[in-house]
Amino acid sequence: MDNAQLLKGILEGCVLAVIETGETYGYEILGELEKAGLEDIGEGTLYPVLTRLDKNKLIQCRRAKSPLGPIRKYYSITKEGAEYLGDFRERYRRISKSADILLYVNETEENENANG
Amino acid sequence: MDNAQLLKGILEGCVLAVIETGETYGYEILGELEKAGLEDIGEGTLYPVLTRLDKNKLIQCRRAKSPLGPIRKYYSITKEGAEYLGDFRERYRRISKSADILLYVNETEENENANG
DNA sequence: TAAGCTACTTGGCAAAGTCAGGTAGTACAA
DNA sequence: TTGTACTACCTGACTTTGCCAAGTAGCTTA
Repeated sequence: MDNAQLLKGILEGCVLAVIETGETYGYEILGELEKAGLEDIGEGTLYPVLTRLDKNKLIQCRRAKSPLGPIRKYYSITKEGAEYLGDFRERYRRISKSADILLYVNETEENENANG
Repeated sequence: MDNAQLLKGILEGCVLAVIETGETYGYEILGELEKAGLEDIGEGTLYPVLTRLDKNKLIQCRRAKSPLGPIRKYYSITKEGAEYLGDFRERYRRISKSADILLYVNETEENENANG
C-alpha cells in the first residue's frame, strides 16, 4: 500500500511540530517520526521538507559540528513557523473531523444495521 | 489557507465511504461531503476522483435519467472497493494516530510546562 | 430567447512525497 | 591504506492528486 498521498501536507506539520519542541536536526527528526509511527519516511522525503520550511522562513538554521560525522544543520522554529503551526493544527483538526464522520460514522451505522 | 495538500489521499477514501452507504451520483456526493464539513470541494475535483475509482474497479457505474436535468451516473461500490476501503481505513487510522502524537501530545506538554 | 439550476467532462497547472544515486566526515578493522 | 559502516545532508526526475477554468448538455421558468 502506498501512503504517499495520505501523507501529503500532514508530514510538513508533523516535522514543524517536532522542531517546535526544541532545536534539532534532520537525522534526529527522522527518529522522532519513526517513534511516533511514521516508519517509512526516507531522507529523500524529509530533507526537501526542511529546505522548504527554511525557505518559507517557518524554521531557521544553524550549522554545527557533529561528534560522529559530517556537519549537522540544527533547525529551530520561527515566530512565523509557530503561527503557521497553530493554523495547521486547526486546519488538520477540521479535515480529520470531516474524514472521521465520513469514514467511521457510516461504518458504525452499517455494523448496527447488520447486527440489529 | 490552502487545504489541497491535506486533502490528498483523504478525499478518495471519503468519496468511497459515501458510495459504500448506498448507490449515489456525483452531484449528490458533493452534498454529502459538504454536510460532513468538506465545503470547498468543486466538481472539477470530485469527478476525476469518480473516474479514477471507476477505472480502478473500486466502484461501478450505471446511467439513469434525472427528473431534473441531464443523465446521472449512479455509482455503487464493488467488492474490491469495499476491501480497498477497509485497507484505507486502517492506513488512515495509523497515520492520523501518528499525526495526533506529533501534533497534539507535544502541544500538551508545552502547555503543561508553561503552566507548571 | 435568456437565465438558472442540475449534472458531467476536460486540459493544464502546481504542490508534495518517492526513489535512486551522490557527496562527505568519522571510526574501526584487516 | 584500503574497505566497510555509520552518520548526515543533497538533488533531479518522476508520480499522484487536487484545483481552476472553461465547456457541454438537459430541464424549467419567465
